[in-house]
Amino acid sequence: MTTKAALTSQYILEIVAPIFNKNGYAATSLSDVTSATGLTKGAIYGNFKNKEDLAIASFKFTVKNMLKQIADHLSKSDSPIEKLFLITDFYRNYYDYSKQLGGCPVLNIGVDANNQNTLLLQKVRHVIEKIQDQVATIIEDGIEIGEISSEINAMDFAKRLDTMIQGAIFMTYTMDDNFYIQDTMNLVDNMIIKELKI
Amino acid sequence: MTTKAALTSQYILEIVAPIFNKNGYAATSLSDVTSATGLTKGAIYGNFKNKEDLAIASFKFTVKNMLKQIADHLSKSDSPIEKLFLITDFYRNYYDYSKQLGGCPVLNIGVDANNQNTLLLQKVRHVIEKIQDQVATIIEDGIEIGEISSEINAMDFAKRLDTMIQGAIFMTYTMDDNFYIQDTMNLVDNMIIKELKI
DNA sequence: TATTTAATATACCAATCGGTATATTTTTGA
DNA sequence: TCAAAAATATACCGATTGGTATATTAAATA
Repeated sequence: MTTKAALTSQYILEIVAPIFNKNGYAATSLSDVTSATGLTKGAIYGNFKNKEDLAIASFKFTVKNMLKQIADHLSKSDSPIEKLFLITDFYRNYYDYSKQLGGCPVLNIGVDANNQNTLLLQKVRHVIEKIQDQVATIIEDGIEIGEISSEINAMDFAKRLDTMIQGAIFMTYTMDDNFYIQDTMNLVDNMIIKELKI
Repeated sequence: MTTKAALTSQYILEIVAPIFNKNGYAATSLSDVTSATGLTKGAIYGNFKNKEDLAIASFKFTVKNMLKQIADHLSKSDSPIEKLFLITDFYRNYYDYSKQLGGCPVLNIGVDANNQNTLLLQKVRHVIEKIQDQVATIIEDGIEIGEISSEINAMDFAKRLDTMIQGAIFMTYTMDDNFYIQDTMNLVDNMIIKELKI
């Protein structure tokens, strides 16, 4: 199944995904794509239906990378409460890490696609829901084994965590200042200790 | 000084500012501008140097509107601690209010301009710094008159507040769900009560 | 190795891009 | 009211846009 085209598609995404992530859909032209890859339109359109198809594949490619990175990091502990601390731990290095992706795909494409591209926006929403579900599940697991207070609404806390992280990412990128992520992760850790930990 | 051109400039900004805010710089074309205003390129370029100049003026126009709205709201009380609650109160209605602006200018242009337009990014950063300075000043005033605990670092708290608000705005817009702003403003109110109020 | 098939390159399309020079209209002030 | 000035409309520019049809090359298969 490793045909030439499959390898080319993979190569194109590796090169192009960060560009779409950084520039957004409208600000990325096909000439950007061809000059960055060194390929011609024939190769691009042989592997992707059109620009939108390439942009969606690029978003999926970047998100897949990011979610794998998170999953790998969370596998370092089996304890739900420790997994929550591993989330904040992951985001403490997120600024450096995400730069190679062209920024945070959820933030960038979320803002870019709003009122612009319905399909892309749907993908972003799906990723956000998926992440929140995973966090909520960790919290529920923690409640089940008695590590986390049963007082807490798991999904509400997951959304709160996600909101704060996205705010911190936006501020850190816009101001080019890591303070926001570091300070916010400290704040989240405190919330976990005070509101969740038994 | 109310020349014809000044009125036209004002009219153009009223129409165009929400479009730039919603679509971003690259995704807004001059034909978008002319068709929305009903004017021709002659009128546009007679009043603005180029597309970038128009985009920057549009951002300033939107931010001016927003900052005036906040200032008006904060004038409802002279008490620093009450002013802080008025901030969260303002953002509880922000989703509906900001829709007429084409969304949150700080979030939209902040993400859009990053790695794209240095001048616009500078303007966004300046607005963020200005807002944070204002909040920090309110907190410092509160400390001075003994309404707010002197334990707190005013600027750190201001940045924290700003980060949470921007995260909430991003989530509410991307998910089209007001929960995020409402829940975050409740959380901020609790933080004000627990950490600031004497 | 020869032939078929898959993949990529080339050349081209109409439409649109931001921007400008000039013509025309509208406003202003004497 | 009429000329000067300001403001707007028109017509055009080269460059670039996303996309496609076809030619060429590379890879797979027999």
